[in-house]
Amino acid sequence: MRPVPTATRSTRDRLVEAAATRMARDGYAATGVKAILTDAAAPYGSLYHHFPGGKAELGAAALRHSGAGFRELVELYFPEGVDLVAAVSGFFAGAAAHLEATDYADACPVATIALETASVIEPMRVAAAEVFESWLAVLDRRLREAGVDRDTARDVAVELFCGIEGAFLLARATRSAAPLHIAGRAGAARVQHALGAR
Amino acid sequence: MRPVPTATRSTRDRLVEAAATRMARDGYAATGVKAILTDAAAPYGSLYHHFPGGKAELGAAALRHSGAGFRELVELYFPEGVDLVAAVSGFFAGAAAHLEATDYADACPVATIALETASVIEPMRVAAAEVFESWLAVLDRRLREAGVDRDTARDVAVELFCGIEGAFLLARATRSAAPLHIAGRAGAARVQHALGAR
DNA sequence: GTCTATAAAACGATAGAC
DNA sequence: GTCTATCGTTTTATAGAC
Repeated sequence: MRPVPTATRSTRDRLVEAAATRMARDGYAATGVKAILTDAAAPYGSLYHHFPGGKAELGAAALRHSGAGFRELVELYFPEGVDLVAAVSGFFAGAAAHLEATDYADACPVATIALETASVIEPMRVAAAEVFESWLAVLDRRLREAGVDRDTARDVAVELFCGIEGAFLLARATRSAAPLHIAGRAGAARVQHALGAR
Repeated sequence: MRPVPTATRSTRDRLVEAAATRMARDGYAATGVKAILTDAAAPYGSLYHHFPGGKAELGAAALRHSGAGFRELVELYFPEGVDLVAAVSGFFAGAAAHLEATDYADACPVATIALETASVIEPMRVAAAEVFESWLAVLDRRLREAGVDRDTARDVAVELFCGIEGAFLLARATRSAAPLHIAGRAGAARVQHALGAR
C-alpha cells in the first residue's frame, strides 16, 4: 500500500490549497487569482479548466477544504468518550496559544470569507453553512453521547460555536488572547452545567 | 438653536457615511473607491483632500462611524437602571428581527471589515479594537452598576459580545435567526446568574 | 489537461486647473 | 475646497496553440 506522493498532488488540489491559505489570511475579495496561481505553480488556463465558474467556484472549494480541516481539528480535541469539560478548556486554550504563536493572524479560516460572501455569492454562503453545521454536528454528537438531551445539546453546541468565533474576532482586533480564555471558561462551565442536569 | 440642515452635510461626512454603508455590506476589499464617490456625490479629488491616506484612512473613519452608531444602539437597549436580563433578551431579539427584515444582510457593521483588515491595515485594526471596547464598556458599566463585581462584569460583557458576534456569523451563513435566539437565551441566563451571585 | 498571450474592465492614486 | 482628466496597475476572464 503506497502512500500518495505529495509531489504528485493534482493541479486541482494545489489550486484549492493555495486558495484556501490565501483566502483564510487575506479574505476572499483581497485574494487575487494571480497570487493563487503563483502559489499553486499552475498556469492561468488551468484554473478555468478545473473551475469553469472561476474565482467564485474555486473560493467555494477552498472554503470547504478549510472547513474540513477545522472539523478534523475539532474531532481531534473531541474524540469519542472524551471528558467534555476538559476538552472544551483544552480547545479554547489551544486556539489561544495558536493565535498568539501566529501573531493573531490564524484564527477561524472560514469566518472572514463567510461574512464577505454571505449576501453576495450564494454558493459560498451555502458552503459556509454546511461547514459550520459539520462542526456543530461533532459537538452535538458528543454532548448527546454524554447524556445531554436533544434540544440542550444543540443549544450548547451553538453557544460553543458563538463563543469561539466571537472570541476570535475580539482577540484579533485587540491582539489579546484574553477573550479566548474568558469564552473558554464560560464554555466549560456551560457544558458542566448541561452534564450535571442529565 | 437651528438644527444642522441635512442637505448641508459636509463632503467629508457624506464620504464617511457612504463608505460605512458600502463596507458594512460588501466588506473593505470589495468596496471600490469609485462606488463610494458616486454614493457620496463627491468628485474624485475630494477624497484625497479630506483623507490623504486614501482608502485605508477613509475605511478607518467609516469603521469608527459605524462603531459609534452601534454603540448608540447598545446604549438605547441598555439605559441606566434597566432590567439587565430583559435588556439582553430584547437586544438579541431585536437583532434577530432586524436580520430577518434585511434578508440576513445587516448584522454587525464592523465584524467583516475588522476581520479583513486586522492583520493587514494596522490603523483599521486599532479602530476596530477601540470600537469593540466601547461596546464592552457600556455593558461592563451597567453590570457593575447592578452590583456585579469587577472581574465578573468584564467576563460577562465579553461573553455577551462573543454571543452576539458568533450568532451573527452563524445566522448569516445559515440564513436563520435561530442562533440569535439561542445566544440570547444563554446570555440572559448568564446575566441572571451573575446578578444572583451578587 | 497544460500553457501563453491578451483582452476588457476596474482598481487606487495623482496632477493640476479652477 | 472642488472638480476633471488621466496615469499606471491590477483585476478576472478568454482564446487558442500545444
